[in-house]
Formats: sequence, structure tokens, C-alpha cells
Amino acid sequence: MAQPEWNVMLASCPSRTSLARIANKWTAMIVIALSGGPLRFGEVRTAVEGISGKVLADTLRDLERDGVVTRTAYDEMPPRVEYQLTDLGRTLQEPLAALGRWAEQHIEEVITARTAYDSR
Amino acid sequence: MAQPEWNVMLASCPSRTSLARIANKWTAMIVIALSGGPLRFGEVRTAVEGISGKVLADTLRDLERDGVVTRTAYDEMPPRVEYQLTDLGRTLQEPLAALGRWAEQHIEEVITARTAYDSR
DNA sequence: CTGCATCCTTAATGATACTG
DNA sequence: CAGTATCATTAAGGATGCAG
Repeated sequence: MAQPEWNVMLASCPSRTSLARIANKWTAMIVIALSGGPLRFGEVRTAVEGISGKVLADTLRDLERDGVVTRTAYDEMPPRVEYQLTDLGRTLQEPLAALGRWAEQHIEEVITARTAYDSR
Repeated sequence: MAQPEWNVMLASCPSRTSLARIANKWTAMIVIALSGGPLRFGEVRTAVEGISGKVLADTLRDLERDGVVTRTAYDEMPPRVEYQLTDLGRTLQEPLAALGRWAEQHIEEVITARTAYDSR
């Protein structure tokens, strides 16, 4: 049998929407950034270098909606908003950190393969 | 320190491109589908239900370029093309399967959180 | 018929400006 | 500071066509 037992690949399977949410580069980097503890909006933006404010705000809202992060707004001046992983979000740390480690450990092979592919 | 030791999140870090490639729903599902052994184009398309031919062809080409899958075209009639994971691709199986398991195991919580968020 | 390439539509992302 | 709104840009996605 070529397929695993689970059915995430079926279009009808609702866990596909869940996979689509976490199998996403911004989600991965944001969760990894929040793994060390709560961060404010601007701190996440700094940690996940290169993300635009709009995309960060959108992604954080989606993650909050899905119960992965909590958003705490302090009514101060200047305003302060902190994001942190929920219990559910913490269960994502390990799988996503593993992906991050893969990216680090195998980047050389990927670049080598890419170069070989392009020069032909 | 709030950040992990590695620097995947820095825009300047090249492993980000590698993370972006694998942190993607189609990539995840294709690699998972190929985990059981080589499949032909149409079989992958059936396994990863809902993907269009173009997107599948594009994604497979990118994965081939990055050294994650091999593409073998047999000069037959009707045409046959088989895709299979490389050694590098097999190192991706575990991390991506873990993501798939997460999606399956926590989909209920995600849906609950989403419903709660929407009704307020 | 299978595997794709081409075209075109739509959704995601980015830059900028502005408010509480 | 932490957003939101608007617009410009780009990438993802789907429909169709064509060669092997």
C-alpha cells in the first residue's frame, strides 16, 4: 500500500484545512518565534524578519482564531499587545521545530541539487 | 532569550527558502503520498485529492529541482512518468508525517476554537 | 490517454498612509 | 506601538489545449 493510514490527503477530510494552516512558512516561523515565551507584536515582527505588518497581523489573527495563540491587549499608552502560545500551540512546537531543523541541516544539499538542476 | 539558537527566521538566512519549500501544504501531502513508494503522475494526483494538474506538475518540478524527488520518464505508449523520494526526500518523511499526525489529532480543537472565535 | 505547457482568473502578499 | 484600510504587485490556482 502506497498511502499512509490517515486520510489528510482527501479533499473531503477537514483536517486538511488544519494542515494547510500549519504547513505554511509564516505560521512555522511565528510559532517558533513564540516558543521562547510571549512576545509583543513588534517583537514578533523583528524575530520573523521580512514579514510585512499586514501579513503578520493577518496570520496572528488566524492563529488566534484557531486556538494556537492568545492575544492580550494592555490598555496603555503607548499600546502594548502580547502574543503567546496556547497549550494547543505548544503541541505544535516540536513538529515545527523539527521542520526548522531539517531546513538548517539540509539546506546545503538543497542548494547543491538546485544548482545541478539549473545548469543543464 | 526568546529565540531559539538557530536563525531560520532571519530574512538573510538561506535556509528560509528551504523552509518555505517544505512548509507548504502541497509539498507535505506529496511527500507523504510518496512515502509508500514510487508513484506515477496520475497516482499522485489521485492520492493528493483536489490538486490541479498544473499545480502538481509545478510542485513536482520544484521538488525535483531541490533534490527531494526523482522523475523517471519511460518512453512508452501511453506515457508513464514515475516519481519517488530521494534519500534527501526520505529524511523529510518523519517531520512531515508528524505534521500530518498533528493535523489529524488536533483538528477537533482547532474547529472548536474557530467556532468559539467566530461566535462573538 | 498521460503528462504537462499556456493562458487567464483569483487569492495572497507587499508598500504606503493613516487612526486609536 | 499596534494595528487597519487602500491600492499595487505577485504568486497560486484553475481551464483549456496539445504533443507523445
